[in-house]
Formats: sequence, structure tokens, C-alpha cells
Amino acid sequence: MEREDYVEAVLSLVEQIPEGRVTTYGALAEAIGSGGPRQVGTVMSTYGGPVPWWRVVHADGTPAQVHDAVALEHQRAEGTPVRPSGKVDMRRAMWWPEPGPDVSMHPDGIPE
DNA sequence: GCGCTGACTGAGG
DNA sequence: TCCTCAGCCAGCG
Repeated sequence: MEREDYVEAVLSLVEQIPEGRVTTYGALAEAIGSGGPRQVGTVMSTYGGPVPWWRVVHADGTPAQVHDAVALEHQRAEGTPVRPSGKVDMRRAMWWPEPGPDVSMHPDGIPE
């Protein structure tokens, strides 16, 4: 796959993230089915300008370490469930891209 | 072709 | 709960 296509795939998914929700680098990488979390991070740092990159966080719910302050601001402004510890309440805010047609489980990303 | 670097992740202390 | 270590994938000098 061309870099450009990969970039477009990443940005496309990021743009689909609903307001007030977040997803992880690993989730995006998995949804795309190519590369790894780091690759997604690299793409975001290079072409993530025009997209709501603050909705993409680490696996533990912490925002991108480079612009965590800005990200936190956006998240709070959108109503994203951010814990006092500075991390996002993943159990409620986690949004899964669309890895498969099995939407029968938990579309909202709420395990239980 | 080789080695370094990074907007990551998961395990261990 | 927080800090550190090792593994991973690609781009770039």
C-alpha cells in the first residue's frame, strides 16, 4: 500500500470519530490492518493537522504526549469523560473504528 | 544497506 | 498508581 493511501486511511478513520469519543493508535492500526501503532503516530504527526487528532489517544487513555494540554482542552470542550488524573475514561469514551461487520457486540465500546 | 528515532503498547517492579 | 524496560513497524539520514 502506498504511503499516501495509508495516510488517507488513517485520517479517514480519525475524521469518523464521533464528538466526545476517542480511539487509540493501536485500534486505528488494527482497523487499517497494516503497520503498527507507531506508524499511525508518525502519520498523525506528519499529516494529522486537518483532522481531530486529539480524539486519538494512547491505549491507557492519556492524550498524545506532545500536545496533551491542547488535546485535553479539546476533549473537555467536547464533553469527553476525562478523569481528574488527566486520562480519558476509556470504558465510556472508547470508540472502535470499524474492524468488522460484527456490530452486534458493543457499538459504543462499552464492554459491560 | 545500516542504524537511529519516534504523536505506541504491554508487562514488570 | 506511577516509573522503567523491551518489543515493534516504517521512514529517513
